[in-house]
Amino acid sequence: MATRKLDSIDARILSHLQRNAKLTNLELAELVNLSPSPCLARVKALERDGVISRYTALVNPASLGLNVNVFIRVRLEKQSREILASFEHAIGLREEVLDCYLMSGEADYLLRVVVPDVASLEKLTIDHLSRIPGVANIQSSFALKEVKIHSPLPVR
Amino acid sequence: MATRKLDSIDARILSHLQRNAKLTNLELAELVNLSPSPCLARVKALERDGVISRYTALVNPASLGLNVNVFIRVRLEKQSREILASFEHAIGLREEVLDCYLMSGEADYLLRVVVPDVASLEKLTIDHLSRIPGVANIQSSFALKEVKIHSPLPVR
DNA sequence: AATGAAAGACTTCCTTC
DNA sequence: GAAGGAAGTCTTTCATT
Repeated sequence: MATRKLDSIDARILSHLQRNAKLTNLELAELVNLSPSPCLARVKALERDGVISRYTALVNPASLGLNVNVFIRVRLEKQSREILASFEHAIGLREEVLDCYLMSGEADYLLRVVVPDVASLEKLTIDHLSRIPGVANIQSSFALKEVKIHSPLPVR
Repeated sequence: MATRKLDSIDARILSHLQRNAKLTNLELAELVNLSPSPCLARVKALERDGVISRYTALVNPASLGLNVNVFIRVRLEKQSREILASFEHAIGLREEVLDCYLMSGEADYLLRVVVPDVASLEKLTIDHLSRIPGVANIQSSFALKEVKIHSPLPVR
């Protein structure tokens, strides 16, 4: 990923679009003190260069009945390439797993999972996660409250 | 948060808009087999009812030089209302903290932090986090790899 | 690189079914 | 609720500076 040079106008564009991707190009141009066409050209360049990876609608999980937000730490028996690859593949298939990171330290994975209720979590853990080859240990922690969420990346 | 009744068309709308919020209303209408006006009316209703909370541009942290992604667990000495409130307020002021959850168990907080380098993480931990009143313990774990990230909520 | 103007496309509202 | 049509606005491109 080439680190593109971003000037202060690009930074302001990114800051605004993270907060509100529905800004029209006219509004955005005004916010960053540019006329519409150079503003659009910059946005397109940021998209083309992968600085902006995509645009998404943030959906409230509770409105879908997804009331349980859990972080799950998974430890593997060993970290062979095959075990890691098969674990990551299995995780890719599970829609409840919204985020998954390979972590330093005990070479764990950290998952963030959203499910309707605790029963669904149990089912996920017992029927699916624990059956993935090489999984040694699974620990769940519940998020009780979202203090801060989807905060925009600091763009300076 | 009133759990609005979502039919299968709403579900399809949400599914598409999570994947690509830049779909035009015309494209979206076609995808969900509706004509543009009822499609727009549904999207507006989903926004009004808070099912869609906002639209955001996802920005690649590496392109901003933000190469270190860390999860930080914070344990407090005690969980008095004042301590919790002041901690949450302090976290709200720190732009490097993208997400923060109050967790079950040892009544910890779990933070996700993005910074340019390890030095910045040390500075954040020592100069800021550890100085917040009531903070007893801070543990950092580095994300080595993003296996899955910003996956859309499963909408059924 | 930025500006300004023009063509085409999209959004949005209103009426009808 | 959904469809169709009309008006206004925005996007996008291009010639100009």
